[in-house]
Amino acid sequence: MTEDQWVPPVVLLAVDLVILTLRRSRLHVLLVERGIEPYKGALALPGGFLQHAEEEITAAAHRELAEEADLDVETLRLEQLGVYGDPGRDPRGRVVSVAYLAIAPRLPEPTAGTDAADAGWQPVEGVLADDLTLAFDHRRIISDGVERARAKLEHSSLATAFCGPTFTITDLQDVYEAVWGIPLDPRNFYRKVQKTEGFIVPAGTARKATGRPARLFRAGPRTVLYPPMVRPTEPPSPKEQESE
Amino acid sequence: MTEDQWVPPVVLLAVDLVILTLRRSRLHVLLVERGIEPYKGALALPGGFLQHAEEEITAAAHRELAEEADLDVETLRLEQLGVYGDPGRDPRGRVVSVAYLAIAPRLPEPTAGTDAADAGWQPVEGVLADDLTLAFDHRRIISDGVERARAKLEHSSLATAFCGPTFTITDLQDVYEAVWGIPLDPRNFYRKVQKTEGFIVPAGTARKATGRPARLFRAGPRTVLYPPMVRPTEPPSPKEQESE
DNA sequence: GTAATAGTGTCTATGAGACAATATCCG
DNA sequence: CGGATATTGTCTCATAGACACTATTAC
Repeated sequence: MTEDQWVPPVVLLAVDLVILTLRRSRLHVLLVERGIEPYKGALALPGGFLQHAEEEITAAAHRELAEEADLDVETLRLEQLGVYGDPGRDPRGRVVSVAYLAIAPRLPEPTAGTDAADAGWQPVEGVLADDLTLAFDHRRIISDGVERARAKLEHSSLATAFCGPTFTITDLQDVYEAVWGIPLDPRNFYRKVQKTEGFIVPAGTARKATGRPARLFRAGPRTVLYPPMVRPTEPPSPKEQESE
Repeated sequence: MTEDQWVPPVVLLAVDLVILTLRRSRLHVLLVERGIEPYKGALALPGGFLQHAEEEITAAAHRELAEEADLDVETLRLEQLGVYGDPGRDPRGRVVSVAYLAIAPRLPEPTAGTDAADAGWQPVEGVLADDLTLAFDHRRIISDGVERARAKLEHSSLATAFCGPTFTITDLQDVYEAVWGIPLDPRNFYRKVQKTEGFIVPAGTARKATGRPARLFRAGPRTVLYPPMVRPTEPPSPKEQESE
């Protein structure tokens, strides 16, 4: 209560983006190589400082999204993940970062598998498992982002954001299987998604080189899923879990 | 990319606490009256600026919790709600606030209903509905906090945090009914919570002035609930909902 | 036809939701 | 015993999960 003369400390505010997509049925995250110290040369999430004192945090996130990812920014949903502001996470000083989660649609696969814009997409599994050096606390942020995406698939229509404007039910199932990391029964999956009113709506028919053509769908008006898509194999063992 | 000479702007970092509890089967939030400008005299969430440049954000939240609420801080869980940093939310300058959610156990009801420490507990329903002046964007923060609590009741054992160290099943049902704002069937509720392994464990028997004594329980080791406590009456109408 | 993928039908076990009766305390 | 609260039991309907077959295209 003796704060008459006291002045609060100031911090630098940054945004970081966890942009997830699906490639070859694997979950990938967009990473960039840092050009400046600290962590020069290491992989990092796209992001940066607030540009000026009046910039909205969400606006900064959208700006970074447009700058760093050459994607149709309009179609991307952006969701706040949380704040990461431990002192010492950035050697330059007290930097507090607001992390956002974005989902990018499935990109048309380049034939060879490697072009310029391609370099940034890294498989999540490898990024999290390897002793690969990531800048700052970005490994944890990615981990939190993936977990958030997993949870959101259950209760929201987020999965459709992984797909393009139209998609088949098999495409959608691919998303769930990739993000959750488990196989699903196609027959039960068909039943489930079709019964969930407003989740997906028909949008013509797809043609493929082989096999029976699949029906195409678009994302429906419903964004909150009820009943939810339940993720199986939740561990039945009473386990401890702390929240912060 | 021309950021060689450029320096990023700085912001003031604050924490705000949404502390919820149950009083007379109603959800209440802890509010304080602001003693200084801006919004002097208005109700506001407890909170304040980071104390020094090295203080962890979580530590600041815990510190404010201990300062503003005379509760057993050890037993309270704290969870990050999100960041609120719109320019203009604080006339003093660019203030970015990290909001936390805490759940306080049911307090022993003072006989008269009004004592000194009592002044801060305000019924959530009234706070959100009335044209009562709240400082800053705190109405939205409270709203987000309540919604988070509602959601967490389904998948976590958060409800036990509203109760004391021991509680009856009816007590627990009271929590769900108050937070969700809907009545639940006692028989189905009994079945459900007892079947969820590790949610609650027996802890003796309660004595009351009247009626059959109830069995007492403590919170079990399980913090993530599977299967979840499903909240009924989810609107079956395909409604639009935007996430940010 | 054959290959390949898309889509549908059925059975069962489990759990949610609606509903009524019994148990255990105090006085 | 009466009042008051706690607790248990049953029935039904919906659905998750397991499983096998039919449908439609290209060649």
